Amino acid sequence: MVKTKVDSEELILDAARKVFTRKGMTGARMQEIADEAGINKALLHYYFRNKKQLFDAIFDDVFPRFIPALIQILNSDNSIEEKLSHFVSHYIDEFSHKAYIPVFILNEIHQNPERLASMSMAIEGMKTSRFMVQISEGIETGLYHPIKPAHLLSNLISLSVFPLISQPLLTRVFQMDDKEYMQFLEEKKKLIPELILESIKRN
Amino acid sequence: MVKTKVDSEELILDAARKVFTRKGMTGARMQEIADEAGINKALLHYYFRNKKQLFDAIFDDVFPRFIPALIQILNSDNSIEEKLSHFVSHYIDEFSHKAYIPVFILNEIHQNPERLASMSMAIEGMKTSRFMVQISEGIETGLYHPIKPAHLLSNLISLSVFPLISQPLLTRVFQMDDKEYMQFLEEKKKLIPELILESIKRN
DNA sequence: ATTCAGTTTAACCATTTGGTTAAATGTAAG
DNA sequence: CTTACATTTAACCAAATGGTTAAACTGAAT
Repeated sequence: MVKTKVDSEELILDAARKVFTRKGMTGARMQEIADEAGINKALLHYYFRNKKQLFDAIFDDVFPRFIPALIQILNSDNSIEEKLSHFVSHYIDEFSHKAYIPVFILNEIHQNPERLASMSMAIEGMKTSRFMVQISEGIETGLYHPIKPAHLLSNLISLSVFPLISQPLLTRVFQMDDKEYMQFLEEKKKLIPELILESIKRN
Repeated sequence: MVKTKVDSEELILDAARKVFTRKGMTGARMQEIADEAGINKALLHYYFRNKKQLFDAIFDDVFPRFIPALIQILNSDNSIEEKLSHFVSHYIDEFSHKAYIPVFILNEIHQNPERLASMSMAIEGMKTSRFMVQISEGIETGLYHPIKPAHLLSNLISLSVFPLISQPLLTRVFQMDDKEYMQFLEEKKKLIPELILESIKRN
């Protein structure tokens, strides 16, 4: 085996993910990434020719990294109610201490919309998930009001993501400490599925 | 009068707002701001000693710029239903072609949470608005379920902002063209108030 | 023992970028 | 006319930054 090639590349990617997702493409420094990885700039450029190439490697990986788990939830054998609950809980747990990740994604997409290419495939699975089929069935059988998939999914994700990315604002305005904010998120795990269900259920 | 001092300063601020809100603090270039303002770098530094000072001037102004209109809606004499409708419509109209503004705010706050100081005062007015009083009254009279203000406001803003800042994603995933996306937003103007009302109304 | 990729060191380079300076010009007001 | 600030021009500076290079070293594989 060739020494530890894989390890170093992985080390660099981990460091780059950390720095890029926190500081963004323009705010990140190659030296900082090298330091974070515990190596030197020469080796960094030995593995990744330039900043853009390294950034692309990171960006194209950030999104696909957490989407499969969500799709799996939507494709399970559970009921709609359980899926909603699992989805929101998983989402909140995943990002409650990493809200900079969704912010990073949103920001970089707005800076450079072409980057979307690497993401849309990962999302495709949500549109075509068993969950969406169950919803369609519920609509056909008259259990639910008709609702466009785009509205349902955007509502679900809006309500899940925004409380996370607006944490600094929320905690300040409503004077929550860390514990109260975590409590707030726990309440969201119940309230969001209820809200979504109420919005589609026929009375 | 001293020539056009006010005009130039205003020119610079307008240009800086444009560049900063699109590229962010780290992505913006002083030269680009000067170009955008139609002046030269020397004059730019003549008015604003350095980049940080100029950025602060912009950032501290971006948020307070659109909050008062929203607070006015929440403090009007209208019914809760009308306020919800006006609020969402105004929000969507304001940012449907400027989604980079909320993205900018979210990103810069995450980069530097201390900046929140200039914003929290502007938001205070939402917490204490007549709208929130009306909600409290509705809860007391048994018309509405009890709901914490933090949840109600976060739901309202989540549902309004996220469809805007996730436009690139949404339009790609659901293959909407510009016209279809605008139609989608129009539907949101009805659906969001309905959703919020359903969530608090007692059956 | 040799080979060869991985790694370090350290100097170096070119460009970008924020910021400064000085001199000349414009322009409105006293 | 003179004063005083506004503005331009154009050169300049220093630091930061992305990226390169060459030489030496390491350590596993042949």
